[in-house]
Amino acid sequence: MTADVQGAFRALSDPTRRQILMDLSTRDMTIGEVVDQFDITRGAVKKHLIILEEGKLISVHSQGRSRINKLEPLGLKLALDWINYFNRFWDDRLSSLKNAIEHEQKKE
Amino acid sequence: MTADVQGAFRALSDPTRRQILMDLSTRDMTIGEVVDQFDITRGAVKKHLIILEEGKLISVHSQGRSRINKLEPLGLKLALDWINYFNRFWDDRLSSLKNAIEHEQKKE
DNA sequence: TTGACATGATACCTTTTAGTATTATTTAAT
DNA sequence: ATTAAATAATACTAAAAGGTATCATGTCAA
Repeated sequence: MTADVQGAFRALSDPTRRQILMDLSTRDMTIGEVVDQFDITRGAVKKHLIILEEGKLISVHSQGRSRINKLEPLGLKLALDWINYFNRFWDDRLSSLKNAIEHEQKKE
Repeated sequence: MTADVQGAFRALSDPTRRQILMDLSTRDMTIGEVVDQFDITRGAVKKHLIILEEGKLISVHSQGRSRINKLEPLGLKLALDWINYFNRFWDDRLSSLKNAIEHEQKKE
């Protein structure tokens, strides 16, 4: 359970991969459609998608001759759980992470 | 604002750095004290601390001849904000990230 | 002011990573 | 059956990352 957190954080550490997740948040996409969003080769995108899949951030489903990449919540949940661990320490202090987040959300 | 998110995720991608954050959550520590928790050299630890500082995950304060490393919430907040962006897309679906987190918290 | 303690900085090595280029495989359509 | 479309897989390169070893700097105490 806590072992996979490395895969999630590793996948999240690259800006191209984070952008791919953003793109997939609007709609599911084939590899070709993801490639169109970037100036890198299909091979590079494919590697990113593999790392995202290993991090449980996306799932891939074959559909005819194309493969559909779809956002998955599990990887983000693992990362979120890890970060939220720190709330228990900050709840006692002035600079609470939870408070900071709530304050930020009010600004939207 | 959203530019620093890379520094935060980059810092979080290494397991040694995540463990350093865990250690610092219990108490502030000098570099020497952090080094004692690992089997790597002082130089390697120092590099990790620099990356953590660049990611706004810790702050460092001189105190005599030692330097105190202290957990900072800003970097984690940036990462958390980035992840929470996806809630707006999952709120409409069956597998809500927020619901998954709440369910996980009940299990504790 | 000399020595010990704590840290900073730099050069170097090895592995991993992000990327390209190229070749192979699978599938839809004519 | 053949061809084109979509993707998979492999070999290769350059840069970044994690680590060590070594030397330099600053500070407290005798």
